[in-house]
Amino acid sequence: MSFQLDEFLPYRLSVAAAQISRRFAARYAQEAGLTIPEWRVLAHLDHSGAVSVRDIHARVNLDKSMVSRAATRLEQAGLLRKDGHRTDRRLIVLELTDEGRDLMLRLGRIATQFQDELLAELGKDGPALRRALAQLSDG
Amino acid sequence: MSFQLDEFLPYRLSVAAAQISRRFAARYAQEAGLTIPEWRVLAHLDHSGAVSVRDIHARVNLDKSMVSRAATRLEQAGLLRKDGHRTDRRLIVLELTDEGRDLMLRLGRIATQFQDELLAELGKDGPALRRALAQLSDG
DNA sequence: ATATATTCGTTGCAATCGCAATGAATCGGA
DNA sequence: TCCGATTCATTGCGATTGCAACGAATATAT
Repeated sequence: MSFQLDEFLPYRLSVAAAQISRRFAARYAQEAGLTIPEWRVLAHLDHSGAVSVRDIHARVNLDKSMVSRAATRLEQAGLLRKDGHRTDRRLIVLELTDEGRDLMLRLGRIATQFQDELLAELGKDGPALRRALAQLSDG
Repeated sequence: MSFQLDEFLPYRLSVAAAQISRRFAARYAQEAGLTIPEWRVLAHLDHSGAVSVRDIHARVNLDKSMVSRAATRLEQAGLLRKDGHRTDRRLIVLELTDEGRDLMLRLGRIATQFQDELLAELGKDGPALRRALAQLSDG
């Protein structure tokens, strides 16, 4: 009996994640042409307030080089500000501008709406999916 | 109330998929240093027998350029053979060599073992996860 | 106090990816 | 039958990625 890739959990997970990312990117492309790293940095900043590159790197599953580059692009787009830390001059503090917060308000609505649709599609399996993903991410 | 990335399904899905892929890659790295596309091509061939690049491309969620390049590398490693199709000379038929089948036997055991461990971690949420991933992939 | 180690953000670089273009082969319609 | 459209695999190329190296700043140990 040969191995069946279609039934293999890591494969199914990877395909589903790519598919959903594509669907979601299509949604917010209308509001803003963000890459996935840019979206993550923006979204995290909206929730966390002013934090360093390292902070985002640790929390958002992005290499620090990606955070750095995404932040540079977002800064050029006027969506966030970079400031030096008061006491530790190694740190760079990132914070959304008004424009950035504004954009996240719109994107947050789109994201929530999208998630609601997904959960509706999933029906009763939604909560189990949530638990399973949490379990797998820590594992 | 600001948007919470941690609770956002597409994000959780993406993080979980990356994490699981890493864990699994660490397992089979001991047996063979394969990339993910190489692993997918090999695994699919093991199950499907001799098929064309296009076939794999359609079934395995890989761009055909990646299938082509992965196949070239696997051929150089002696794990598969490329042959012309009997009647349609546009097609290239890929087929595992004995060595390739041998490797997949070992990798298949590792993969099954890994999946069993994951399902044990997931407990009763396993079946729901399976259904949810199927739903999301088609969506 | 001073040298060594560590942390932080950025940058360089090679590898990878996705998309489009290419060229060969086949198909389909007039 | 013959020519344009389509299908197939490969290749080129720009963009993205992950890793390692770097320079600056801070922490730590003696």
